Amino acid sequence: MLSGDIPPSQTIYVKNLNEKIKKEDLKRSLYCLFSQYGRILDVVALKTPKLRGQAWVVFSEVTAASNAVRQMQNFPFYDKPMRIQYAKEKSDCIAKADGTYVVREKRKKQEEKAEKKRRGEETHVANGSAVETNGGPAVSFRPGNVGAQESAPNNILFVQNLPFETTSQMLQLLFVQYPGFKEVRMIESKPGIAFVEYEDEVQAGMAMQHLQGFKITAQNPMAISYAKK
DNA sequence: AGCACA
Repeated sequence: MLSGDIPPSQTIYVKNLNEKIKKEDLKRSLYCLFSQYGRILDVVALKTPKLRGQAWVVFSEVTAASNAVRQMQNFPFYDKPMRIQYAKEKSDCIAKADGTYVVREKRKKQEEKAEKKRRGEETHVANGSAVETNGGPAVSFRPGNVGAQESAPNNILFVQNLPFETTSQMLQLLFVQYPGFKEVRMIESKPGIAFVEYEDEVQAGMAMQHLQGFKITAQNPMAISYAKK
């Protein structure tokens, strides 16, 4: 038997998270950060004594989770390097989707084993049809959407349709991943928008392409354009 | 360090 090695799964287990971050902020930031690897079905974080500093991010594809595990390993997140593994157990939202979900009370440990060999008479309800997730792709392209004039390509991006709770730190986590990143600027009196500066317009364009339509929350696909100069 | 689904 080998120990410490967990088989690939759609869910990643992230630890060494900064425990000072509020749960909702943490979940949003994780969602932001990991959405680049694929569709995220759920983010679970609890702040109980035993579970704080940890989170689970559920992807729709194992390959997305694998990329996340490799590429974001030790990524400095709120000043602490993330430690990422595959989750040991299947996430509820997956189990619900594939029909193997069992209600919480039955979940001890070995009761599962006993249950396996039971008679094949399972009265599982088929009500909640399928995964009701964030509705639609985490990144959706909407060419020619929000009513704004197109500005000529330049090194500053104008980001709209952000949730009001968005912080510049959250945006930085996203935008810093593309080369040439310089800074995020937000204006306190104007929630929902931000400016993101790159060294040049090519780099700004790359970031825009990758993050166009990115959803910090399901209702907030980012609308990115070049800033007016 | 710590593997849950409030």
